[in-house]
Amino acid sequence: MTKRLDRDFYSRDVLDVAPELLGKRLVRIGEDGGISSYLITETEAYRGMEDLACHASRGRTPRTKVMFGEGGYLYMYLIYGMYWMMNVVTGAEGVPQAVLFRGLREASGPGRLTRLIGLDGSFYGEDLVNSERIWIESNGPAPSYTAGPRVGIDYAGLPWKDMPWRFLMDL
DNA sequence: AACACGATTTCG
DNA sequence: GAAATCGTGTTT
Repeated sequence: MTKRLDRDFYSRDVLDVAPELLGKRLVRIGEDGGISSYLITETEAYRGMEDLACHASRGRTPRTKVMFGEGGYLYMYLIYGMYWMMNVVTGAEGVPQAVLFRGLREASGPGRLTRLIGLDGSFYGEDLVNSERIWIESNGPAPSYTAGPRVGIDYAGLPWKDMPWRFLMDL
């Protein structure tokens, strides 16, 4: 049986949510109404204002404001002028956290992932709990996983660049 | 108004 | 190893 993840799932700490998203199914309803679903295989956690790798650590701006709201909403942003990154907000309202989706079984890499399933800035603020075009479903038993340092954030410095907040589903 | 840069990917 | 490419935040 499968069921859509609810507000309570996303409202917990990002360090609980990010690894638990592994093995779950990302469901996408296309422009033509067709259903596609993808197995989530890699995620990363960005945790609050103190985490210097988290965009919200520089404060609340038009771009980061969704992260300060309640969990379950998408935080989309463009990187290097060409790739949209997909994140889902987690934690309680007022606590800026988000999970970056880095890989699906069908596409490895955050930029390739959004290109595959057709996501862009128009999905900023989309609610995965109520959206008609994208959501996540629980699916079978939780897979084992491996944690390691996050990618591309060395600029954040210690201890943040070494925190093992990247989660990869084991094969 | 101008500038610097990034949670990446691709090609050589 | 380096280019591509532009929204966002910061500085002038």
